[in-house]
Amino acid sequence: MALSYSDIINPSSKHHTYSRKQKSLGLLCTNFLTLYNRDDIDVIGLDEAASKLGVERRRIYDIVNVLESVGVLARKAKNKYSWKGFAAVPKALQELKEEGLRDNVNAIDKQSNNSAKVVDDDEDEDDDSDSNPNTGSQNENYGIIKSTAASRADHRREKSLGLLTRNFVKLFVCSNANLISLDESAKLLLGDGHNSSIMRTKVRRLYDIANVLSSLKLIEKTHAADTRKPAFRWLGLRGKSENGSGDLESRKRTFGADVTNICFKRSKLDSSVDGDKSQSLKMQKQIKDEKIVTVAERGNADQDSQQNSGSFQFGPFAPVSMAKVGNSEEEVTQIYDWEGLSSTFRPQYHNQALRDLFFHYTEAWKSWYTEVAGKKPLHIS
DNA sequence: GTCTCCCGCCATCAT
DNA sequence: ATGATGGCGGGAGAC
Repeated sequence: MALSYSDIINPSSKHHTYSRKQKSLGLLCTNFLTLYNRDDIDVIGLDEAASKLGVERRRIYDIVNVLESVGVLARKAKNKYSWKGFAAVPKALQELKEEGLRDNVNAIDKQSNNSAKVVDDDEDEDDDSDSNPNTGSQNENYGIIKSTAASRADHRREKSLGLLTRNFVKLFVCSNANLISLDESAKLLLGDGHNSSIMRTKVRRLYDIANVLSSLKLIEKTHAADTRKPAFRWLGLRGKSENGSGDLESRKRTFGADVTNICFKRSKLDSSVDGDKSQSLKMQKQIKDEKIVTVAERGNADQDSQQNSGSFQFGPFAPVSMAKVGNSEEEVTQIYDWEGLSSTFRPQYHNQALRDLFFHYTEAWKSWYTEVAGKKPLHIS
């Protein structure tokens, strides 16, 4: 049910009715990136972005928080973000990885020094009288940020989309997990002692995050091979176009691929955007015309940090200043590097459940690797 | 039906 | 006080 290009060019022909695809966060993010992924961009004003993209501010906050978490943007002042671009992503991912692994080690140390009170900082967050009792068990010790909840501000921050994004990304970069189901990521990020309402809310947030990260080609949305459960596959710096055509998700609701955000509201009249439609259509055409070229570097921490190497690409929005490089052979070569990395960076879970889960992920990865790369699985465990 | 996730209310923070 | 930020969950479109 993907819209054709002619639909985009002439949206009025078919879209008199509301279509939520046209309003998706992923698409909005795509447009945002199209608008700002340029060398001459330095500072981005949120109001300006909102009006140019024809959306309300609130949506810009959603995007900006996720983009900031992966280094594409940095908050500069009220209403202002500086554009760091995709070149900053490898460093941001590397930092997340280091942070995650460091926290992992700290958690283990802490536990070994405190044998009588195992991971009792799980309760830290619960001592706020109005806190949510279900967030307390989250994060365990595999490197996900866990603040001390010293203040209400911290408490609020703990729930932020930005932090959730960082933690979500850490799930991938701190392990070699390549495919994580929605269920599992929700449980990992929120803890298992949840009630369904809290879980539902957080899953909504995961969708939000996933849509933006998909737009960045850092992940792709897919399904677990066995269960068909929704799942996220980490593309990371690899994020190459599969089959070279970029249509890997065409059969499903896609993220940031085909239409403009600027159109119909679900339940209220859209008052602001007529003047922006042509601009948005131009952006769409530009998106279509871009080549999607990315290079595999997944799992290679050293290469991750080499942001100036010029050897990576991000989805359809390669930094203007960067040469496009990449071929499948290079990808295969780099994929082999996983093996060494798996031993170097494998998280040391002291929690049996997490160990089991990690084992599950590595198995899933092996399975995927075997299928996609046509190779024998690496002996990761 | 369930799955997705847009939307905007409104609490909280910053100025 | 006012504007900026963003958590949150209702509810509707997509499947």
